[in-house]
Amino acid sequence: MPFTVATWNVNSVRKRLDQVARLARDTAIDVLCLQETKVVNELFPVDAITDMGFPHQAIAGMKGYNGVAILSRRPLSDVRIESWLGRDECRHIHAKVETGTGPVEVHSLYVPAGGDDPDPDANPKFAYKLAFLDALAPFLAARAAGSLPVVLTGDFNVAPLESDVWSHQRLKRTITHTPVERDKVQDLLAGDDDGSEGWTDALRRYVPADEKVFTWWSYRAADWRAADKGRRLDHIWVNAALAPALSFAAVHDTARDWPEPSDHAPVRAVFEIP
DNA sequence: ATGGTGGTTAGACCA
Repeated sequence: MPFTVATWNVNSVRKRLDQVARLARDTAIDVLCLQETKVVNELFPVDAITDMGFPHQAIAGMKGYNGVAILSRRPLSDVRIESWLGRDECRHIHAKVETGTGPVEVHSLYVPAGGDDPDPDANPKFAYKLAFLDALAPFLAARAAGSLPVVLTGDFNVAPLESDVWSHQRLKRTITHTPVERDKVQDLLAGDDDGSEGWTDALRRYVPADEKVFTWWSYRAADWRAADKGRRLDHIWVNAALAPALSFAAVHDTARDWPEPSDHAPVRAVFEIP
């Protein structure tokens, strides 16, 4: 049986309930990781999402901003919420999912956006984003090298490759595509610098590195598809223990055309667990 | 250099 994991920054789960249901109907998804749920746990739409086929839900929400969740058709165990740099901002939750032949650890991560000014000395939000990525590094390096299969998903708010943005030249001084954050994310992807194995960038296994592919298009563009000024901010990374099982990955960009869309499209990865 | 849109929530703040 294939095992399918998707990630989606929904920009308010309550505003996007119909779209989440539509995604669940249109595609086979076992585990759906959400970011920017923007709701406290007490008001999370547990029943509506149960009715969509995801009775198992791990949630970490706060009022107004941020918020992550893992929705699953199968039981979740060992749910943990991670707080980085001492801030309880509901940006990282992970849990184990039983696949039938063993557990897979699934992560839903929401990296700080970083504001507008790409000078970390002048812009504390960007300094925070860079420190957040640094804080993640040892945690992710341990997961990358571990024997437990891990799939790391989320809105990383970084487009690491030149082909991850509509114009590398125009965006290289724009936060999400500055050299310093691209380098940090590519270092995380590569794993520890002791020669151990890193992560597999699932989508880039199926889309060549010189081909543009995006997961986010600003609300501010009148005709998002015609302009196609997008960026690849949402990622699915797979550790070495799980990488052999990866069989497919794609951006579900039709979701960006649905009524009242999120500005992000879902990314989906399929595994053939032996 | 500026402004364009959307969500939360009641004036900004965040993206």
